[in-house]
Amino acid sequence: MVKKKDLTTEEKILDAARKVFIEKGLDGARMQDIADRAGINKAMLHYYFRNKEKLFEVIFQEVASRLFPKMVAIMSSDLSLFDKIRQFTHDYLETVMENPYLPLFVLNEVNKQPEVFVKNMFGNQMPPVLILVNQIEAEIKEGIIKPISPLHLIINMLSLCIFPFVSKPIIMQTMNMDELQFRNIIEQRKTQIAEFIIESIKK
Amino acid sequence: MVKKKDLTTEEKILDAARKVFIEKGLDGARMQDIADRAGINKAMLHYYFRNKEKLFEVIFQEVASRLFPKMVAIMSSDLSLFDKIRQFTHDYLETVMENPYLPLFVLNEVNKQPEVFVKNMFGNQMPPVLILVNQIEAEIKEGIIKPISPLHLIINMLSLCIFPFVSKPIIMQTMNMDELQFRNIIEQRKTQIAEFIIESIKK
DNA sequence: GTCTATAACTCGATAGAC
DNA sequence: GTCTATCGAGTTATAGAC
Repeated sequence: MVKKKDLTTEEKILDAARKVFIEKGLDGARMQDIADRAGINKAMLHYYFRNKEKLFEVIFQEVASRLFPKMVAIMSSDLSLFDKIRQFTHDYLETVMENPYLPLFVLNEVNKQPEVFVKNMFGNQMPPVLILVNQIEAEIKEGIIKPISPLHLIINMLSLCIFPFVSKPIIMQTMNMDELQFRNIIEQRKTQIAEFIIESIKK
Repeated sequence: MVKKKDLTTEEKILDAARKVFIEKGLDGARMQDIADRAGINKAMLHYYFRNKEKLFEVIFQEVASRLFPKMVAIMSSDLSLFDKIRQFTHDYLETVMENPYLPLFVLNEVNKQPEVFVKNMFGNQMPPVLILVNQIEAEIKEGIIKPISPLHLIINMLSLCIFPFVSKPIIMQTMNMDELQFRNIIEQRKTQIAEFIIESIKK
């Protein structure tokens, strides 16, 4: 196991900042809190990252770029629609299960600054969602799946993947669940979501 | 139309506070901002609600109790499962479309204080979700629907309803949508979600 | 009840020694 | 690079006149 001692100061700061920002959000996070968890002095935060906003920006970019590119790649791949759905849902749940609080964190910040986000994520290239839209339309035409609005289908898939994490505390509390049981539910969903969707659209 | 003049000071404060808290969250909200939007002095906020936290608590309870009881009633009603799904999805989307930012607001605060929330919402009575679980199990036994985990089915229904609002800015930006187009999508989903679910579970 | 003025405090940021 | 000490802006909260 890697101890704190082995990390550079910069790494210690980033580790602490990631935790605090994800837990508290930009407004709720305290530089003192980050410094304490990193085991260093508050002044060091400014020495390395100049100010709170810059530090947050680094964390957000790091987190978002860990989350999106993989999914975009699947959406743009040349798999059949059914296999795409299977792989996307499976991989997404696997990725996020390691950091269940990431989705809410990202959604919050995107809601506060919508324009900035999308620009940074996709640049000027055609959003990969459109590729998927085209594929869905094609498979409808070929008679592989029932007619359905591509946009709704995509929203449905994302909803089924992401929402359980966003509502994790509600699910756990109302169903009297512990952490392990929640992991189990997600584990089941890795295959169930795809089945659920495909069952609804297959001919 | 009702003018500000006709409202009591307390109502003016609550209206302003609701907007600001929902938009900025507890940490991001400023008492000065609330006072300005209410058209009164900052000191009045404390006169009526003692402090920021107390004011927030009032708003949160008010918002949550506007959102949940109706849904709970549908879940506990004696409709058939298919009709329940149809009515729940339709009514939920209708209710939330008036305040698209409510879900994220509620989810955020629940994530920060999970225990408090569920206690306040359901008290000691059996969570209405369990009633729905029983009904789903019964309809599976009767052969009306395919075997499916009741819990997953409920999570799926909630996901499909709520997530589009939570990810509103992402959807709008990536699909190049304006406010009206988004409303249209939600309008379509009022019937599409139920169809999508039923198509997947019907025999 | 409502206002002005200000106290009390939190927190991000900086200065400066080592 | 790292620390201690402190500043100063911004915010919540209160005192006190009307």
